[in-house]
Amino acid sequence: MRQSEYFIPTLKEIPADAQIPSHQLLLRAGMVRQLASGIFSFLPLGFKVLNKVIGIIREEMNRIGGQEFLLPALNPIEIWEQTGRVESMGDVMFHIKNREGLVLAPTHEEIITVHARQHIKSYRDMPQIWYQIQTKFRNEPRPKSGILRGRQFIMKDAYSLDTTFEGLDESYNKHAKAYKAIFDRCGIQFFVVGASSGAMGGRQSQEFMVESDSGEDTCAVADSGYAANIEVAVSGIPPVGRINDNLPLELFPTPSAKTINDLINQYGFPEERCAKSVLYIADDEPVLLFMRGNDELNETKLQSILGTANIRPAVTDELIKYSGADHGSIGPINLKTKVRIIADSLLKDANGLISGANQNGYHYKNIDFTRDCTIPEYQDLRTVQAGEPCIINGSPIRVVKAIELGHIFKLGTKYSEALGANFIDSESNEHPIIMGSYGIGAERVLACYIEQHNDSSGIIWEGPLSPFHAHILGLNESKFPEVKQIAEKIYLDLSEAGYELLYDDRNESPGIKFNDADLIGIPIQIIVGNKNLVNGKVEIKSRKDGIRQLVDFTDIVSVLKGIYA
RNA sequence: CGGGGUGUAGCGCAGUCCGGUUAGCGCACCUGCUUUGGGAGCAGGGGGUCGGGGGUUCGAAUCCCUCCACCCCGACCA
Repeated sequence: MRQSEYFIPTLKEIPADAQIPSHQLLLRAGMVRQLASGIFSFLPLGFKVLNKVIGIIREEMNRIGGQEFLLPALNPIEIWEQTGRVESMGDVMFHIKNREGLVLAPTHEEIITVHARQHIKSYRDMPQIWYQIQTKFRNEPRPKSGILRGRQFIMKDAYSLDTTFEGLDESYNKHAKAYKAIFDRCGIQFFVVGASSGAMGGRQSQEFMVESDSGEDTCAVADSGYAANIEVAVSGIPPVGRINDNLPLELFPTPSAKTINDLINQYGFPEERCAKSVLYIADDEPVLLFMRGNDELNETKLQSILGTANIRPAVTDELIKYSGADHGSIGPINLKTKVRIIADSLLKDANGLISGANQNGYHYKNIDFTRDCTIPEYQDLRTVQAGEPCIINGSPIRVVKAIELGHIFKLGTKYSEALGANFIDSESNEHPIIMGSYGIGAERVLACYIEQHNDSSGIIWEGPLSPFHAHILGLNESKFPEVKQIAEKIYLDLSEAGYELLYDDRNESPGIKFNDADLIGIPIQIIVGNKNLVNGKVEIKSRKDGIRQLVDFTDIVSVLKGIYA
């Protein structure tokens, strides 16, 4: 590719709107341009690299027996109504305004299931792995971080169809293996975490994460290998348990204690013995939750316990209505109305607790959960904190921010049941198809690579994502015809040898060429300048470490072969 | 949706508080000459609905009202 004819609009200055390195570099290297919030155009160089990402994904999907589809982005809304996801997706799904009944697909479980229903009739027809690489539309409330969170993006989404849960496990494990291969080949450092299935439904899921301050997810990881999304993470922190002095229940005035910290500071109670009460409203029903001290409620965990995403903290009126008191004085004893109560597992059967008396300005102390009140249900409600021991070997948990690159789900039969995608087993019994769903965000792979491979000069490509094998820089070609002549010859020879080349034949100063080359970041720069050419030499510069070597220009093909051997 | 910020040439910005020549600077762009191994120099030149609309005023980039867009934090999010 001759750079004089190739559209790579590099930028010297950092665009003001770009905050994170990948966004800044994608713009500066002339790879993408933003069209609107969360909507990006890929320019030739950016599209070239994106296609390399897609190519690797495609190869690894084919390797596990995946069959590539291309499903429509325009979907009839009826199908989405049958699975209830028009409602659960809410504003995230784009609805077509001037054609009633069409939506833009944010994912494709429904459409895949419809096709499975049409043609997968027998256990003999399975297993199947069906995938596509296609544009998804999601009306994100707040797009951010360049191409990391857009309203339109390319996703590799795959779906497995199996007859048994053992088969699903196998399909799922194949995808996990393929995903590792994909990200390894791309040269991305990643880790895998156990994750919440969220609105997708299903029984097990894992996320492929890249640790990054730009990430929107939070994960708990430990040296033991423990890794989980904070939404589901657990720690090995011991339960509060029982103390020996089981004193009688005692009501006492706490006129100025509104928070757990007030109780600790004013009365000297140990934090872990203060049972924090939180009232939530889930699908219009009150749920009273008890947590240890200042533990943070994990709403995702609560959602899966309650089986609904529709939860919110109660407002003051509701607190008074259900408990008899407002903030700071709610507790398990003498509740005004009967409400569902769930306590965190750490408080199981504990005593010596302090909690609100459901009467403003009063708390109880010496509460014994087994003596003074009925706690019908203990669940893991808390959010894991950094420094807590992990459940594998007690090594301390670190809490890190991460970018979600991929997500694999064991869906089960949620979609096949809703849409009636059934098959007949060997004994003529009908069952819903057992499904899995597996996604990778293509742009995120690209962005994460750049997040992990850059320096102050620009992007550093290595390996299969690099847009070109080598960048030939012809310095001052108009002044030194022999420079042009040799650069052209190198371009020709290497092209014939099968290398992908970018040849900077522009009439620009050497400084501009050097800086653009470092910014674009092609791994090998072949610098053809009069200075070395008078001795028959050209310079080979490695972008990654800046190491330069002089080689005879006649040897250039074998030198490249050595580098790419 | 709540909070904060920004909007002036392709990019980065000053000017706005305190209204007053023809709206400015750097980079980029065009022409010419010179230059040529880490973003060249000189000379000349082109490019603006100052985000849109409305208002106040003799006069608005500047003050007021309103709408919009974009960025950040939060909420939300497979």
